[in-house]
Amino acid sequence: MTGRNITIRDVAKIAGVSTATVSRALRGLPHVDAATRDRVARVAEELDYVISPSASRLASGRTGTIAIVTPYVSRWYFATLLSGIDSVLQGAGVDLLLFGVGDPSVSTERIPSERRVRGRVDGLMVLALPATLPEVHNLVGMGLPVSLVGTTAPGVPSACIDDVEAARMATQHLLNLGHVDIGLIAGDLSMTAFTMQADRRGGFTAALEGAGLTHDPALEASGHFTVAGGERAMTVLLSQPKRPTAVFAMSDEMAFGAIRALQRHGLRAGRDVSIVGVDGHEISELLELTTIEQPVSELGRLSAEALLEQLRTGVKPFENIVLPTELVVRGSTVSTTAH
Amino acid sequence: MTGRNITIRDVAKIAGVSTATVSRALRGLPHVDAATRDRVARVAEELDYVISPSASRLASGRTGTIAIVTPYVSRWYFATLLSGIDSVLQGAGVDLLLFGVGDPSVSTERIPSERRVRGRVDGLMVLALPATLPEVHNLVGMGLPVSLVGTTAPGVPSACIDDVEAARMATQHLLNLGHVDIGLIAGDLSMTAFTMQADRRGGFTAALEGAGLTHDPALEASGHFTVAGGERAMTVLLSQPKRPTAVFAMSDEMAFGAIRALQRHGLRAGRDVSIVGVDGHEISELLELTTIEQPVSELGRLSAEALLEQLRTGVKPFENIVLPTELVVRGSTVSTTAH
DNA sequence: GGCTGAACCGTAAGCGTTTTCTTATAGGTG
DNA sequence: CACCTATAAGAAAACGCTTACGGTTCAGCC
Repeated sequence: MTGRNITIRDVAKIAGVSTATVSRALRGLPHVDAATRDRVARVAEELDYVISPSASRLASGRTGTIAIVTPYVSRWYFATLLSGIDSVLQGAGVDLLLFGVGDPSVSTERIPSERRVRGRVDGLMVLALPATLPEVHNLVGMGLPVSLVGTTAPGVPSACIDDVEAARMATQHLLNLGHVDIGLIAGDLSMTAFTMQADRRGGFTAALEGAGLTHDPALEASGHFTVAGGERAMTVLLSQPKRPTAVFAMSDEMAFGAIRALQRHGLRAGRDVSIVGVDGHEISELLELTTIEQPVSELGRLSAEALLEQLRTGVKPFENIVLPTELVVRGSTVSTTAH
Repeated sequence: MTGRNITIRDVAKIAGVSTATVSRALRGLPHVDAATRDRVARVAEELDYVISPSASRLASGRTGTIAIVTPYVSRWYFATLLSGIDSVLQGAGVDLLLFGVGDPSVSTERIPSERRVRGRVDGLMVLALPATLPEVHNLVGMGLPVSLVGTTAPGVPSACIDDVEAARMATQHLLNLGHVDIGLIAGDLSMTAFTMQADRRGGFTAALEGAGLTHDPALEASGHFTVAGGERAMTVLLSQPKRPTAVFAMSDEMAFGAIRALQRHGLRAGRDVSIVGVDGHEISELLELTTIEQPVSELGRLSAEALLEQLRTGVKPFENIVLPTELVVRGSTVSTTAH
C-alpha cells in the first residue's frame, strides 16, 4: 500500500520516544514506564506495526525458530509426534522449521548439514534418527540446544520408551499364551538405521531366551515399518517350512500388513496365527490388534518442552526421560490351547 | 570456537576482493569472472563460511521460506499432503514453516494473523481451510504469493479434486448395487468449516435425486472426520427405525469407524451394510473398503510447485487444477440382490 | 543540602548482508 | 586512434532492529 514499510522509527517518532524505548516497550522488557508502554503499544497498534523478524534476528542473534529433523512426515508415529511438538511450540510462539529427510538407510543426503542449519534456528529436535549416523552426530554436536525423541545421545535431553522392555512384554505375552514358534517382523535386515530396531530385537530374543528358547533366523523377515512391507514379510514367514504360530511385529503398521497377508492366505489373525504389534495406532483397535501402546504425542510434547527450557534458561531439564508403555490385549492374540 | 563469527568481510579480505563480489560469486550471479568465482568459493569453503540468513533476509527482503497453514498435521490426508509438499520445497532449497491451527469449527484463533506471517515468509500454502473464513481471507489477501490445496479462492492457484463428482460417484456406485436406503456420514452438522463437506454432500444428494430418491435427514450423522467419530455416527444410523442398507462416509477414516461399529453390532461391512469412503487411505485395502481414491501427495506437490513458480517468475501457472479421482471397488460394497 | 541509588530513557554502534551506482579494464569498430 | 560497449569489480548506502552505555530525574535519607 504505502511506499515504505513502517519501521520502529516511525513508531518512536509518533510516540515521542526513542527507538530503544519502543523496542523495550513492545517486547515487555523492564525499565519502561507503564504509561509510555501503553502509549507505544497504542501507536504500534494504530500503525499496524510489526517488528521486522529479519532485522530483529540480525540484531539479536536469535531466530525464534527451531528445526525438526525427521525421517518421515506422513507416517503415523512421526506425524503424531509432530502434532504434539507443534502444539507446544505454537503455545510458546516459536516457529517450527520442518526437515523431512527420508529413510536414512536409503540415503542420508537429505539430513541437513550444520551449514544448512547454522544461523537459521535457535535449537533443533531430532526424531528417531540415531546419533551414530555421522550426519546426525554433526547436527547434535554443533553447539545448539538439542532435544531428541525416540533416540538418545550422551548429554542430550531425550524422550523415549524402553524399546527392549516393550518388545520383551510383547513377546512374553505370546509365550504366556503357549506359543513357541514365534516369528519376528523387523524393520530392515541391516538394523543400522534406527537403534530402536536393535533394542526391540534385543527384547524379543531376551524374552525367548528367558523361556529357554532361541530365535530361529528363518522366522525373521523385514517389513520396513510399512503396511506393504509387513504384508510381504508375513508372506515370507508363511512360506517357511516351519510356520510360526505367533508373530511379533515391531510396529502396528507392519502388523496390519501381516494381518492382511493372513487374510490373503485364508487365515485369520488370532485364530490361526497370533499377532502383536507396537504403537497404539488408531486403527489397531479396529483390527483387534494386540499391541504395546506408547504415548507418542506425549513424547513429542515432553521433548519439545525440554528444548524450550534449554532455550530459555540454558539448563537441561533432564537427561533421558522414559515413558511407560502398556500391553493392550485384543483379539489378534490367543492361547495355543484355545481351540 | 573462535570468538567471532566469520563474515563475508573475512572471505572478501582473504580472497582479495570486495564483499560485493563475494556476495555475487557465492550466489551464482553474473558479472563475476570464473577465476575469481572459484577463488571466492575456495576461500569460503576453507573458512567454512555460510551466508548469514538473518543478514541476507534483512538486506534482500526475501526469506527463502514459505508457510504451511493446515488444520491438522497428524491426520492421514494432511500428513500425506505435507509429505508431498516437503519433498518439493526441499528440492528447491526453500524452508518450510509449519502452522498447525486445529479444527476451524472449534476455534480459529490459532490461524496465524497477517501480522504473525508478515516478513517471516515469501509465500504461503493453505490446506483445506476455506477462504470464507475471515482469518483465511486476510491471509490470502495480504499480497504474498499463495497457493491452496483442497480449497479454492478467486485468483489464487489451487489444486483439488472434484468433491461433488467424487461423492456422486460413490453414491452412484451404491445405487447401481440396488441400494435405496443410503445413509450419509458427514463431518459435522454445521458444515461451515470446510467447503469440501458441502460439496460432497451436494454430490451425494444429487446422485440420490438423479435416481428419483430424496435424502432422508434421519439417515445422516456426523463423524467429524475421525475414526471414533465415524464409529459413533454409524451407531446412530444403526439405531434408526429405518436402517440404511448402505452408507457413504465422507472419508475413509470415518468409514473405518463405521466398519468398527458394524462389528460391534455383530454385523459385517459388505454382507450386512455396504460402506464406501473417500481418500484411498493405506489401510482401506486392508479393510476391504470400497473407496474413491484421490491423489493426495500429488495434490500437495502440484500446489507447492505452483507456489514456487509464482515466487520465481511472479506468474501463476494455473488458476485451479482438478485432479481425477477413481472408484476402487472392494468387499465393503455388495449388491442388494447378492444374498 | 548533598549524596546515593533506582528507574527511566536516549544515543549510537553494531548485526552481516544486498544492491545501486561508479569506475576500471578490455575488446571490438569505424 | 578515438569511441563505444560489455564485463568485472569496488565503494558505500541501505535494511530495521537490539543493546551497551551513559545521562537525567527524582525519591529517600543522613
